[in-house]
Amino acid sequence: MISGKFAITIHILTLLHKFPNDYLSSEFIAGSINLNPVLVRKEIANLKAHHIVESKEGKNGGTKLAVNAAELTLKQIFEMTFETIGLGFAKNQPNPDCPVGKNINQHLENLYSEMNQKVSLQLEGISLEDFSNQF
Amino acid sequence: MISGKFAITIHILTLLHKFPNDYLSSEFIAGSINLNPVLVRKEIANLKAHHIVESKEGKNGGTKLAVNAAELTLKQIFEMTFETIGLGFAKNQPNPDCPVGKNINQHLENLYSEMNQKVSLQLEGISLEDFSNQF
DNA sequence: AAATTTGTAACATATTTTATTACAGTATGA
DNA sequence: TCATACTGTAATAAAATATGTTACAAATTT
Repeated sequence: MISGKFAITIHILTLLHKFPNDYLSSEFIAGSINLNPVLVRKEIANLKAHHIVESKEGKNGGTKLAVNAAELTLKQIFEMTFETIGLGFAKNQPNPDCPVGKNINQHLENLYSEMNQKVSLQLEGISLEDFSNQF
Repeated sequence: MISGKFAITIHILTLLHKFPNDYLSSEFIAGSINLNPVLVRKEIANLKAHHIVESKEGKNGGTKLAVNAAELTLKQIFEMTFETIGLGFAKNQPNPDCPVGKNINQHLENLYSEMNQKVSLQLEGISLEDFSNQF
């Protein structure tokens, strides 16, 4: 659910990092992303579950970063958004009576797993602070 | 169109490599992938446009590999299936009046571009023959 | 000529993603 | 204490994308 999850999440976190002293409302954040506030709150719910942010309900409520941006890596964000690098699988179960069909998904998984390792290594080297400081 | 494009294409090519002397019908290939033959023909059309395979119409027609499997890399297949590694973008144009919204897509593109380089390097080192010989 | 296959278009269905509406619960502050 | 402005979440709707089906002309073989 939500395919631009990573992009949206990093956008949210960048905003929170830019306003470290404020509780930002989902409406404000949604205005920057140009996205429905409910979807912003859903992504924030995910961040909260990972203790990356904290929110305050009620008037003047909102959300605030709860971790050190220098210590939060893009890899962690990547993993929190349930993303996996890969080039996809065919939708249907391939034919188990065909030697190729029987094994293709396993071989693709192996390939994609290597890709993930490479990408993870890269993302591990970039912190939210690094990313945010580009702006 | 077709999201398992890469997986389907490499499945097709692996089959063609396994039967180098036959023209395989879209129906036969579809039976291994468990996919509609029309969709197989669509992917084959893409491969034909890149001169990777040749087909023969009419009775006993079908498709056959037209290149050396040792010289066709997964990177080429990746590119032919129009895939790009990345973690996606938010669907809507972000707010251009917000310093973060204004620039986030550019920064994401830069990040994804690096990811592509890393992944391409990996895929460049694997030929269709390598992949197929695992089976 | 009959049979079989590609190529392609048009349309239908399914799945996934995004958007909207609604409203209960919570904190703020006038 | 009451109006206001938020979060949290569910339910539903709409839009976008992916996959599947049907149909049939054109090509080739036997």
